[in-house]
Amino acid sequence: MDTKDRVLNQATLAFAERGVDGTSLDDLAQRLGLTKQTILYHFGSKSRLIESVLSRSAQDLMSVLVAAAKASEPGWPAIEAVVRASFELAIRRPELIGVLRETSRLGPPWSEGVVEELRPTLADAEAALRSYMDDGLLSRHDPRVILLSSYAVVAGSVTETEVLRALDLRLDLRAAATLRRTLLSFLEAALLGPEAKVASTESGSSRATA
Amino acid sequence: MDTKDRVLNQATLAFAERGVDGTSLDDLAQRLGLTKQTILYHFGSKSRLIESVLSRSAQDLMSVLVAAAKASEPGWPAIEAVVRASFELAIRRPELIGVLRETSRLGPPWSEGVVEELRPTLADAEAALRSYMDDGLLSRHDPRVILLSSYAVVAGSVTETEVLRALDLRLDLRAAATLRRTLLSFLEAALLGPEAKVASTESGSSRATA
DNA sequence: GTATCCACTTACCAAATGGTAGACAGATTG
DNA sequence: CAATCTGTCTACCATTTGGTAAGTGGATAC
Repeated sequence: MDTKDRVLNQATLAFAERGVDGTSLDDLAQRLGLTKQTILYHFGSKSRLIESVLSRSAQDLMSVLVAAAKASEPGWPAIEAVVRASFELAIRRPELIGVLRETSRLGPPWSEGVVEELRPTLADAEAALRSYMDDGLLSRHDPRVILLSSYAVVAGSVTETEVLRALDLRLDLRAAATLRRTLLSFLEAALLGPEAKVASTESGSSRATA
Repeated sequence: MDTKDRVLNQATLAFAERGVDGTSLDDLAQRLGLTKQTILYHFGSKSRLIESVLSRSAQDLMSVLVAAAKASEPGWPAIEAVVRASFELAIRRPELIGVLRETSRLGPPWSEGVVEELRPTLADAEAALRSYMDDGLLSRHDPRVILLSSYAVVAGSVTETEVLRALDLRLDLRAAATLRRTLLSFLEAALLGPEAKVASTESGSSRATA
């Protein structure tokens, strides 16, 4: 009952840290005080364990961001909330981002499920950004590129540890706050430029830009 | 003579694509039409092959960016040139960025050399940004955070393939151009804000954003 | 009481892994 | 020609890997 979850959690941490190929079932089992066969009993095979980890991680990741977005006003406040939640997550559960990075490296057969998990949420986010732009709350950019860039900054802060070290930085709370402030100031400068200045808090369909 | 380089190149591609742990010497050898023992003859062990790949990749990466920076006027033009060179590299030799990401995952014993390879160049870049800010060419931000964020966007464009797919994007020349334009517009908006407007100086091509 | 199921174990196994030892062909050198 | 050096190969080897088979002890069902 409990064991399956423990395996899942430990596997998530290990996959994020050392990668799927760098994590053997024996390693994992030893870390949990079990034998490899217990893991295979619960998951059937390493493949299915991997699938479970990827799927659950993607769900967790998306649910946090969706919650943050839904809890705030449309437009800039929502963006701010999502960015804030992202950095909080990057500090609190960096393995979720690590696993997503690992998914990229594994590529297609493995990433299928994760991609399908991310797609609707990202589509919603894209649509939301686009509507903010239509309403003149934000100035116009390709929303997908905004999303990708923002995610890249958050993910990079967690996963590009050697660049961080080469810069004599490490991702503690203070650095995260600086990064968050910088990312927000980038987004603010680019998205709340002169075009979007007249944005009222109205979320109707009024176009304020010329 | 030639073989050693061929191994190095192929290993760089393979390590970037499938990771160090996901690449066996037998795989690598087969791909090159050799036997594993030939690889071991040239590099002694897999560890030393990895070290060679990491070290050479870091050198290549840095040399391209340094060249771009040195070939342009200080201030904003240099930033623009480096960003342009980065995206060009991301398209032309994505494996260099992939390997750097892999270095992060491998962590300390392996990353030591790479970090020491990156550090001086990044320190120069940091100093340069800081001096531009001192001279009023750019508005003030933590230069290290600017560097990290910019690198993250470029690297993310290459390595976060599943997020790209979930967004129905792929990194072709057109997407790279859009990304580059967006990153530059972010940087421009944040760095060439009101504070830095007076930067006309000797560089001749400084732009005013209005 | 016995039959069944559940969570987990010990005992194996075939394949793949990084690595060693030694041979062989071709060029270079004396 | 003999000797050596270089680059490659074949033949092994010990360890690790994911996975199978066959239990074992305890709870639950009837």
